[in-house]
Amino acid sequence: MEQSKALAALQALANPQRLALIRHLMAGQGHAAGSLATCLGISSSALSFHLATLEGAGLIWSRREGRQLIYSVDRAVMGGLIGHLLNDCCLGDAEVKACCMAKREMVIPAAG
Amino acid sequence: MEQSKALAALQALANPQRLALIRHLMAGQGHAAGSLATCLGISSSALSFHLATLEGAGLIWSRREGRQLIYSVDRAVMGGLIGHLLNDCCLGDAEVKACCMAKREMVIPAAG
DNA sequence: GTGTCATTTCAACAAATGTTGAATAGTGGA
DNA sequence: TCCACTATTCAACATTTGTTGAAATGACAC
Repeated sequence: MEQSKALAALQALANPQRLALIRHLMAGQGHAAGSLATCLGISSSALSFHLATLEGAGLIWSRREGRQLIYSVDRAVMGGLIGHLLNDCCLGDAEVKACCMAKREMVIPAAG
Repeated sequence: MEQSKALAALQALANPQRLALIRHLMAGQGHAAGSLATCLGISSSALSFHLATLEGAGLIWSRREGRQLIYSVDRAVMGGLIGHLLNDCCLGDAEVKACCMAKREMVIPAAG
């Protein structure tokens, strides 16, 4: 991923509402704008602003279904951004990779 | 990584100067503030502002060596952020993972 | 102590970002 | 055509972010 695209994607993600939007959109295959506004509890115009920001950064896209606009995450772009952070910004650093792959669950070894 | 810490880290990274700083700092085991200002071509006070932002987000830390302050990346935090994006924001999505792990170099198979 | 180097802090300002509510546009049903 | 529904756009405003240059701090050498 290009440097300037990665920067735009980071700026788009660096906001609590937009991060919440991405998380909502990652679950499922698309959500109507209206349902997202309800989920996040923000005004429709604020939602529109945030969706436009994410769409401008290439992180999401939309299709019309009747009266509704259905938004979805572009998973390739999300992956590209994370890959850019890992490989270009962190130069593929082994310690960074190890920390990012680390399991969150503690595995308790069986006794005996 | 906590949601609020990840957000602070994203906000810190969402700036061209600071992204460049991280890239410089990932190479090597620490850089003096002065050398970073020279590399990026920004004023010392602007540099201080960006370093403080990155430090506040936990992405870097500093130690004093004589008159100089030596800054280093906290690789565990960088890894934690990337892990958060991958696992919490993208819910561990397989397609995102695949795109972020994808090799950038095209491997040309040997003929014959 | 005095001077110098490396860096941060501060106040002022400019620019970008985000919110609000009203107005507008596109879609479909009666 | 008229109305209701869904969503975006716009202007105004408040807030946050980033830059600048001057002043202050902290560490060292003399």
